Amino acid sequence: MIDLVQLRREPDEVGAALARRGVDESSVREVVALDVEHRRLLQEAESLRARVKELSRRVGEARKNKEADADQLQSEARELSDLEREARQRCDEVGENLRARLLQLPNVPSPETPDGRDENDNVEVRRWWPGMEDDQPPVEYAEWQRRPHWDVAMDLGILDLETGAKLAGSMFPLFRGDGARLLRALTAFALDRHRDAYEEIRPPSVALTETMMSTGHLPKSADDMYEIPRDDLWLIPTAEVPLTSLRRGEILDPDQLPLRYTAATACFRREAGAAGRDTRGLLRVHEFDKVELFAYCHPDHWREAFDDVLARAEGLLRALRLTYRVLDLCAGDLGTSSARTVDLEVYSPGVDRWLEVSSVSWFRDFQARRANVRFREGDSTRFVNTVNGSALAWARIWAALVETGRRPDGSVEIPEVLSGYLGGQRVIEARA
RNA sequence: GGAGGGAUGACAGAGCGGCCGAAUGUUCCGGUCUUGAAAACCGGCGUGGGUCUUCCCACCGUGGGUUCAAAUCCCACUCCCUCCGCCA
Repeated sequence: MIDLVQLRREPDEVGAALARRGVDESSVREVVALDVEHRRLLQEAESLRARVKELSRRVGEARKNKEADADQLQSEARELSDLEREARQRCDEVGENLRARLLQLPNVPSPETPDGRDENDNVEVRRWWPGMEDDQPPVEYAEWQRRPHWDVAMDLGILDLETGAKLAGSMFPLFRGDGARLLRALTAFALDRHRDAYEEIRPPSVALTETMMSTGHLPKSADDMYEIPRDDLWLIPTAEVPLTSLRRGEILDPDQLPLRYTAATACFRREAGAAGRDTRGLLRVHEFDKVELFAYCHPDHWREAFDDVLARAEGLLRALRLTYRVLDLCAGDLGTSSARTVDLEVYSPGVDRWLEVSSVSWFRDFQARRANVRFREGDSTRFVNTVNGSALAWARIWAALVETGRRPDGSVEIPEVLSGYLGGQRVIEARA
């Protein structure tokens, strides 16, 4: 949720910033107008309320002293109370409308966020490949690495999409044997690398509507999520959801900031608008495992938190020896809650595509305001900032590893950093 | 799932429907005293909103209701505790 006070103070600036990401200026003006109206009604209702309270006190006194005009006073109070009730209802109505519209407004983009309408305007800021640190040219992938992961996986018996579809429908992958073990190794590997600074959390895989609101996933993206209406629950689309609500409603000690958490969870996405697009193999699935990094930080120190998450995500990709590029998302492609987002895309030679495997975002106080997470400053309080990023999303990493590691004989070489998590194993061979 | 008990400020813990935003204690922060500390004493100490005011309003788990007036009465829900049942 954006800051209503700021919007009130500089409506033109906020409107212009939101216009960069495609928000119609009229919807901003509407919120401003509702705010004015709401405050007018609030004053009206509150002054009536004050009079009711005052009169009620007098009724009490009159009754106690057995004054003759007590009945008279009480019926006056009753009339006033009715008026107050009506005034409050009018005020609440406008207030609810205001809140609903405010909730619909996306975050104000950072000035650093490049201009642009959609994903085609995202800016590539750098690229990395194994050997780059030794001044080697970009990797030339061999012909045997040009086999899509679903074929490689079928050869080796490590991915079973048909059975996944039988159990849960299409786009719910099922990994088996060394494929499943590889996934487990990736999660353990990442969590261990973050252990020095991030507390590991294993949150519930479902969240209440209120929890989904905090991150901004609701009310806007309801169609993209799995819902369990009977229990007012949603399957989490990312660990960002529970992590952002971890300290919901709390006032934090500023000396503790940044508070950093990491969590490995399954992530569920309906991918409603994406039917038929990029759906082969693991390119786009309804459920995947991901390790998330998250920080509550002081508004003046968000960049350190942001850079740390980004460095860690990149560090994992480098350790896994995968080619990747870094994209600065343009204003038009930003997620609702984000002020600035950097995506990491891994190059997967078998499908010859760049696959998004991480998204690192700074949310300013947009989520903290919704989740009501503050810290003490002087004798007042301020909202913290939130930062998060994937490190990393494993389904697509799995695909890239299987394609990149493929050898002429069809077996797949596993990066050295994972071997410790696979009992020293370095190669996935076809099962006998 | 069944039966009972509970939810009040950082914590503990009071609160006949009418000066209750809330006693009291502890913690914490100032001050006095002290060479210093402790103790003692004095003072302060929730959050948010409003034309941000020695003013007003809201908030005593959440949402409704009764009333001139609700922390206090009524209803529903949530969470916690105890017991029973079931269970990885």
